[in-house]
Amino acid sequence: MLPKAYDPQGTEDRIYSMWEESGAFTPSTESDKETFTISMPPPNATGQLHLGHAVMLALEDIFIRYERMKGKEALWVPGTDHAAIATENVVIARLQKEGMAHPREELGREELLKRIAAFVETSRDTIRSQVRKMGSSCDWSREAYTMDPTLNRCVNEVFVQMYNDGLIYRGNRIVNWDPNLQTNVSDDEVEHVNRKDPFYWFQYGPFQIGTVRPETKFGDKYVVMHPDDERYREYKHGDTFECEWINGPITATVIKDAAVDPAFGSGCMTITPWHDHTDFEIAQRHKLDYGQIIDFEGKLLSVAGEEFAGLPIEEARPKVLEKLEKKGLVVRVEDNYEHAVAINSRGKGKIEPQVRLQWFIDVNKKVVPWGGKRFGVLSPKKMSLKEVMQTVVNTGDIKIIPEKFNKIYFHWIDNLRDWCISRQIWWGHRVPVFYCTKCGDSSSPESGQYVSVQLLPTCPHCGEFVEQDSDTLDTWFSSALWTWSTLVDKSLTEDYSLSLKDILEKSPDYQRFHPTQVMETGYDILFFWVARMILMTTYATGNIPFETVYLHGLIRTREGKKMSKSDPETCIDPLEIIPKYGADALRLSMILGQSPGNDSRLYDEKIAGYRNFINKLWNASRFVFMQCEEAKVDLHTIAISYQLSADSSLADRALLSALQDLIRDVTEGMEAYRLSDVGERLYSFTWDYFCDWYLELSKGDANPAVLVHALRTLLLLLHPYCPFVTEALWEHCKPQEAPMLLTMPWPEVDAKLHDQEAFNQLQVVIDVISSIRVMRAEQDLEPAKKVNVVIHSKHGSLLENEREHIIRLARLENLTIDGNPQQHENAASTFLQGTEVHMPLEGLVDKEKVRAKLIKEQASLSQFLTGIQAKLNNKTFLSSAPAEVVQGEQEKLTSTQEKLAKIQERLQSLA
RNA sequence: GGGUGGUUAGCUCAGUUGGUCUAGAGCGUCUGGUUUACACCCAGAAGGUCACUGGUUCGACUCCAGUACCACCCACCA
Repeated sequence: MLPKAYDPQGTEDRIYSMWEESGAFTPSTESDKETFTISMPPPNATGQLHLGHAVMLALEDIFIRYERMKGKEALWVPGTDHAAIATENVVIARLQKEGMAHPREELGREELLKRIAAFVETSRDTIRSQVRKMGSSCDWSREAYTMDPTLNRCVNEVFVQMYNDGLIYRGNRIVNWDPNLQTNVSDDEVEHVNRKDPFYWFQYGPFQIGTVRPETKFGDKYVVMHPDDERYREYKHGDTFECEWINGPITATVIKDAAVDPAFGSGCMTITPWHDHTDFEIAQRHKLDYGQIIDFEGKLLSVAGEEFAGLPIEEARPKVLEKLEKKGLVVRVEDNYEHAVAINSRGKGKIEPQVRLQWFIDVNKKVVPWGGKRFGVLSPKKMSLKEVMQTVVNTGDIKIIPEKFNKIYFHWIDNLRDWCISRQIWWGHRVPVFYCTKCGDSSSPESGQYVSVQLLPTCPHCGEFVEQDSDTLDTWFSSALWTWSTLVDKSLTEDYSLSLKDILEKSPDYQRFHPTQVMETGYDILFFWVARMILMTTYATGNIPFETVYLHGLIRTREGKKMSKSDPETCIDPLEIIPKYGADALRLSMILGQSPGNDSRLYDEKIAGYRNFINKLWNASRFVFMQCEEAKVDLHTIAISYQLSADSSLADRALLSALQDLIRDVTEGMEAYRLSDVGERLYSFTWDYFCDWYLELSKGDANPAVLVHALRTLLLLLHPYCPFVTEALWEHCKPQEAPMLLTMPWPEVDAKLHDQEAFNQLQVVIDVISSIRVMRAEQDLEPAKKVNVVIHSKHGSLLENEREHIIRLARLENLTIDGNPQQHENAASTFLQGTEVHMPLEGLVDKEKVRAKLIKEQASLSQFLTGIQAKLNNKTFLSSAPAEVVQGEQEKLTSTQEKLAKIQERLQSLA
């Protein structure tokens, strides 16, 4: 016999190995079944499983398991990410801990990359096993990695193609430079944090200028103001003047530009184009000179003068201030000026804008012949990458769930600037561009510059050795190819005679499983990743990467804060939860009661609640097994399908009918991606209907065949949500020949078992019992006092042959019915004739209460009726509404009239 | 500054095109209970003018407008 409580720890690992070894996670490329594909957002190869992964894995596993059971060839491609900056930093930090002061310099590029790759290899098993702990039914035989050679080939192919299309260009632009990590980061990776700092006002010739960063002001020789600012009308654009500044007198020029807000402070400012985005743009507009003030480590350059050169900016600030103070140029200082400081979201280092030579993707150039979601449909009208991104969502080729993210997505695209794709770190896909110093010509920046998919050892022009660009690509560049690069045939990527198009056409997995159906991920990487996948995949393959984007919300602490490892008090670690409550309980607690795209909170009691549910299911199954044992029925020989027989009781027929409704609702809900609704429907059906009513009614009168059939159906329906416990129970009750639960076909509605009448009748019984319970709780019953009880059911009346049922239920409720059996018979017959029953029970129900309820119902119904009547008399409605709507209203009208008549009757009988 | 959401029981949240919802669930609280699975249980109770103000409608938690507060995202205000 099974133990009283379900033990996840002793079950889950065994079940997972069983699944994995069976090969059921690996779909066939051969079959002609419809496919369903999900690409798993790859966790960091060196990372640890956190709740963000857990919720992603749970949702995707539900999708995949459902579709697999629906008979589709379901492929879930797992993988890991090389996480460029994060991984390189971890390895460097480790080396430094081991005593190596400057790992980059000491090891050199080749050796450091080897060390990083080795580190990834040794630590990747951790995340792999943690993904398994969640029950993820992904195809490990197709596991991918963003630094695979295959992916590198794809990256290079796309880069070269974009370069040749003029979509990738190199330019001196202002970038978000992180002096700590010695690299630039994309706009999306910059966070803005509000901070309070002193704000200084300086005299700059005849003007007053304000700044929080006096240390950047050495090279400022332009003063800018709004062209319409009346205060400065006397100054003309291009006027020059002499003025005293930090390191002596300078010549300054007046510039008029609309970027200046006249309402802010004095309405004029000086600019530092090399270290500020706005200033850079102003300088570009007016073709102004600009120079670097701060070096890439964050120290002042020689332009600051001997006194300050080489000083880190934090140290320089007070000294610059002191000097200006002495010169009498400080007008005033405002304390606590609130402004935003740019921070690198990876590593949290401060961003110092710098001008650097970088690679960019042009999002506005119209060169993409996008013609729809299928490959090969080319449009004569060329679009820009931006426009393609907009088009695929606009036309519905890609659907975003929840819908509200459409707006956010479009808004982001509207403000999208060219994407800076080069990074100054070593770990990543190296920019496939090669430079020949001999052929290079300073007057033409592109001379001596070659793009190449393959490593280019010598210059194709002069035969000299060439040097590869030292930068690597933004990690999102390679991630953006994820849905299809993981399906490319590895052997083909070694053949350099093939084009990317050839490779795709010859890759069986790509042909069969792409585009993918669902991209499920957190809304926080909609821009980083989802949008970039759309951009790159439509361009590179002529195909959309996925049909539906399902965005989940963030999991927060009980207090609503973001989970962070630094706060172990409130941070929930899935790896601690799984042994304690089981992966199934964790999955349910993250999915039920949540809506997509909204953040949710997770805490211990919530998970415990779902653990209780899992245990409830376990015990309900035990009960079923015990009933079978008692009846000496071998449950493995019971057929999977059930057919009604003459001796099927009301309870049986009602349950079977409710089960059909359940199958229908769950299936419809799954198709519409309403995961929370479906989960809650299953939860309440299992607990509130199956356990609380059907199993209770079975006591003393069990029908093993129905019990087993219902239990099996529930296990099938629940399997995507809680795969471990359902599979474990399935082992105990499956038909002999049936396979594992995960490969069982999804249950279908059996119309023959649908019996609404039986369901309604049982509902009457349930109402009766409930009323009696309420009555007993409400009233202090004096055993000696016998009174008539009126019970009302809103569900109609019982059939004659269900008399037995009532009697049995009354016994179940321990109701001491008056000793006179005839009287009880009478009560039951009364019940049969109407919807009220007079039973000589030990209680009393207030007739007035019932009356009040009925009157209220009557009032609301008649109002409803007036409404419909008005609608049906409205000519505009009749002419504009579709025929089926009008008919629906008519049906409502008749049914409401019938209901009103019934209420009338009841009221009369009460009087 | 721009945008997007939220405001429903003590707490955490559902509520799919406006009407069979007399607004639900879980947790918590209270009362009673060891009845042929389950105390990780059973039966029941209390608890909500669905943020506020108007509007549309026969009818609004649901649609519209405005207000307040909260959250998040984006942004070059020195």
